[in-house]
Amino acid sequence: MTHDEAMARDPLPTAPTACCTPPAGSALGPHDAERTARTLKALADPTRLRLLSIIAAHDGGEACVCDLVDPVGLSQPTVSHHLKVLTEAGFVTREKRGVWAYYTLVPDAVDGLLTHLGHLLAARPSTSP
Amino acid sequence: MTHDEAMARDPLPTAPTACCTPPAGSALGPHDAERTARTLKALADPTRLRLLSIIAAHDGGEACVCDLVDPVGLSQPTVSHHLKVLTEAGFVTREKRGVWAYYTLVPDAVDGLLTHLGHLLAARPSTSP
DNA sequence: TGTCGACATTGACAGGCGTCGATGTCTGCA
DNA sequence: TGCAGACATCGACGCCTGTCAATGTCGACA
Repeated sequence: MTHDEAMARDPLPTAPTACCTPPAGSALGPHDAERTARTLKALADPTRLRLLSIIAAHDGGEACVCDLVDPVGLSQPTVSHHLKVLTEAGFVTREKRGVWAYYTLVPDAVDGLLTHLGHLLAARPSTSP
Repeated sequence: MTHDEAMARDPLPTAPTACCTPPAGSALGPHDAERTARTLKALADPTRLRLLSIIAAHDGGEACVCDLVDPVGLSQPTVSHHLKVLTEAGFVTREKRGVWAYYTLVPDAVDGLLTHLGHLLAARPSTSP
């Protein structure tokens, strides 16, 4: 028997600890959760955080690949792979100028994710009826 | 020859596109990146996002495990595993009352992470000397 | 046209992670 | 004391991901 069923049949005989308060609010759907998690996964890697930080520290929030390989201490293909992940997640944009590729931060992408998470995880205060 | 070396020996002969502007600001260290990424990884999973959302939707921002297993549609051990990850990351706290375990949201943990990311990825405006 | 260099792509490998069934632990109750 | 239920832990499996060496692509330049 589940706890909810037990509560329905035996509504708090002694009621020392009330369990399973009803949801009282709509939660995140599976589809939205998948999308948000995918965006967060792009950020949840130390190398990618460092890359974004290095790009953000440059004037104008842009940097070319040759600026990024040495500081993170990884091979050039690996850095290229991480930049692709960040680009597909919308955190940076790629612009090719001559032989060099410049990656630029997209501030709206970060802000949007942060405000989204803020709304999502704002705790509902206790209702006192 | 790297691009920086080329720029040093031949300072912009035609200069159509200047590459590799100096960092002009301190970036994220490897240790901080590892810590922040570990915290983000705890959030970067659709099931864990849904669990946090369900907990947040409950009155007082707390819920017991029996409230969480059915909505996410996964086995009880899996839900328990995710709750452990969230607890170790500091997003929720566990409190045992009787036979039931209540998980409560820690709003400061979410807020702290969001503001940290906001500062970290704030793009530096172009310096115009 | 040929060469060089910057960057992207591919293929392969090791390690991490999400999931489940089985089992253990602990509390409340008869 | 014995049982039942809620939750945690364990062991195993398959998939995903980060990393590298090798190779491909494309623009600049002589």
